[in-house]
Amino acid sequence: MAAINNLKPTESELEILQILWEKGNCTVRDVHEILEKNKDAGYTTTLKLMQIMLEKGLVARDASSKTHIYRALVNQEKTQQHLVDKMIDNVFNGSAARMVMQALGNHTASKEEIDSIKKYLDGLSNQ
Amino acid sequence: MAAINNLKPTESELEILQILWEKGNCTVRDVHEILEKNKDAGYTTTLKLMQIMLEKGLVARDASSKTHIYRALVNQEKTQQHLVDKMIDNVFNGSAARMVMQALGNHTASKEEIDSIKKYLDGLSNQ
DNA sequence: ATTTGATTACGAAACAATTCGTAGATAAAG
DNA sequence: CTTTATCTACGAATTGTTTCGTAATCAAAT
Repeated sequence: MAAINNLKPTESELEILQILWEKGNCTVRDVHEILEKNKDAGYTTTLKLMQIMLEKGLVARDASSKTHIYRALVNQEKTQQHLVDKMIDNVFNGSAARMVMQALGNHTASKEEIDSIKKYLDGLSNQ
Repeated sequence: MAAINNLKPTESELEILQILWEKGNCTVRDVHEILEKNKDAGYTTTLKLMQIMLEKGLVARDASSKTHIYRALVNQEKTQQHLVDKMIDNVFNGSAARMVMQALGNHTASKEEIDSIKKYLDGLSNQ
């Protein structure tokens, strides 16, 4: 499976990756119980998704005991970067600034967040 | 077609919407010639996509002459906002700040862009 | 009038993503 | 040992997206 594809997980795959990125090692049941909070799907659906992700190389698993243990194989930051770049291109005509302003405009960001972004930008422009 | 769905166009639909947002009124051929620069697909593919977008209510058209003239029906900013919010949620665990930093980190933004964002942030925090 | 070229309409194939039912394996409990 | 619960494997149905071929329509050019 080509490495480039691994940076573009589907929506369902992303939900699972988020969990794996945060938790580290998980069984299918671990993942499924977290997923269930926000959506309803059967256990075997989650299982199947994770099996497909294994085929795609998005995750790896330890199958030495009966209950397999999964972990993310793709890098969180790289994946995020790729998706954000794609959105800038695809939705904002290549303008990162426009996306940022759109993101920060609508009460999505708290004062604290905005302050930390300012600090971050100061660091950037001093380079 | 429910209004909520109109905010989540597919990737191909977004490519077309971008063109319509920028150009205003377009024929299928107008759109197709611009699309062709970046991807190759047949003319009838573009036509079909735009017909489907019509059904979904993403675009409207003037069919009074033989060559129909299309325009976007969905609002650019609302659509962008929806997609960006979704990405913040889906990819960055709800943190707008994390997404912004990721977006601005990797040479995606020029100095000018960063400056204009700073000004924008100053405006925000003075409210 | 006829031909030529561009257009729309439409069906269907190809592909991908999601969902779930069922069967078989394994381990734990009785 | 048998039952019960949990797990994996797998096939298949469903749904959505993208692609394109073909036919019908229309207008302009010859």
